[in-house]
Amino acid sequence: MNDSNRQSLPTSYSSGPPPPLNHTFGGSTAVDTWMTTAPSAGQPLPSYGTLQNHNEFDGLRQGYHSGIPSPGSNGPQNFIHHSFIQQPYLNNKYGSAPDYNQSHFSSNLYSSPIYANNYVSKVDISSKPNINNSDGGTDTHMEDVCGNDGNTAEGLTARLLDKNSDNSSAQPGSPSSQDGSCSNGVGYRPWEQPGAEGQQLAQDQANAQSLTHPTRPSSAQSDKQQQRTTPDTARRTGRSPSAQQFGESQHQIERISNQTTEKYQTLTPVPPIPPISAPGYNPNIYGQPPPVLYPNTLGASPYMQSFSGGFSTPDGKQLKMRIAEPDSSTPDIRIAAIENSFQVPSVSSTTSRQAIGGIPQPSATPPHPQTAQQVVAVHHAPQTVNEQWEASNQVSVPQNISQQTPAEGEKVTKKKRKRCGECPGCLKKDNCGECGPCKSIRSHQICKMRKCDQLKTKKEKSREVCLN
DNA sequence: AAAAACGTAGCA
DNA sequence: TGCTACGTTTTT
Ligand SMILES: [Zn+2]
Ligand SMILES: [Zn+2]
Repeated sequence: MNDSNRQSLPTSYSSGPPPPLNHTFGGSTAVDTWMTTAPSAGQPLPSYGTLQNHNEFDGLRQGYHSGIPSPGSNGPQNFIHHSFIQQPYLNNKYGSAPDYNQSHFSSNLYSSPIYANNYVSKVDISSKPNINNSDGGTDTHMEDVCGNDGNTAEGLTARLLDKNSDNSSAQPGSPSSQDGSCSNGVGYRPWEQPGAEGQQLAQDQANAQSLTHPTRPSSAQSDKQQQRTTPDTARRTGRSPSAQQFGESQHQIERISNQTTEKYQTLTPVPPIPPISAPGYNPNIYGQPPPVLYPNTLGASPYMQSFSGGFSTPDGKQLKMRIAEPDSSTPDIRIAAIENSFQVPSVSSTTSRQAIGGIPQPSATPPHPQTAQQVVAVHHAPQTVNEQWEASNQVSVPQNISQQTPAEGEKVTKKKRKRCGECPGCLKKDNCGECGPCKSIRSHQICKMRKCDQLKTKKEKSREVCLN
């Protein structure tokens, strides 16, 4: 499993930051990667953890599930963290889930409805009841927030966020956190933590250096090719996997002066320098001050940098987490920011919004599932969503093309099938958090557990079945 | 064969 | 414009 985790890391990482420290204390369950990562406080690098976390961000997703425990329990601390944590997974629900719903939120806040709710509910319980709700935000989210299982947010962003949060949770105190993340949760705030301060200082210094030092070990360079081609090797070279990592961590600490610092710097949120404005970055997430982007950051892997605003992928792409801007200072503000930060919910392609609990939006397409397999009873429409959808697709896409040689037609792109909305997978609201897609952002895939059964089959087959 | 990574369709 | 997640390709 470990391997898998490793892999999950973006290859890019390989060169750059070490893979997540899987070493894991216990075994890192899926979640763990990061969790584990965060070594206990004792660990040398809290920050390190952080860094990775950030890095991981790209690579890993966590959270979902959420486990976040009770809202009430949370202290103030929670607010931030939870939000993170939860968010990601919160989405799971399609109903409200990004896929299905979306609506207002997106436009309003970055925060996804879900997230927002969560946040709100948790964070601010007192102050804001549910912003979203009023709007129509999905209620469901609220539920999710921490407490339930349900919470998962789907969004990558969410996931990403979660991870962070999780990491935090991972800390010393509570390793177990996958689910529990919530509980302890509180987000991982390296900076806040005791060690953090020192780190920051270090960072500052480091930053300075980093600026000077342009390079990092060869991490950044990795292109897609490299990444893929050199998964382990690169990583190893860059850093060793779990075991090594563990050791490394210590070593790193020792090293710290140079590289380590660099790393931290990148990771750490606190920026000495005024950052480049990251468009979206939100400080809130960490609850920290602003992560500003450092212009350079030494070797900061692309990811790292982007981190503040978005995550840049190795390729250079950016994943953006949207974080709102932040002010960073006041709590209230933070909160708000937080909310914003998670945006989320975009609609998923598939979606059937209807559903699930969601919020029925008028405009939304009706769900009708009808999959051959399950057969749910209710069919409103004559066709299933998919069918309709397909129909439309087909129309748009000439079959010919698809069949024809691709040479030119490469575009052929097929259209995406939509989720049935009724199968077990579609009905699940939570992300398992353990599967590859949950862990890896790069997967661009929905949690396996949530994957629509129909979509699991190849189109051709599925069609045949349907036709038959 | 399964998983990971990638490109991008589809949607607000 | 950004997000989710499908479909494909590549890697393991
Ligand atoms: Zn999963
Ligand atoms: Zn389904």
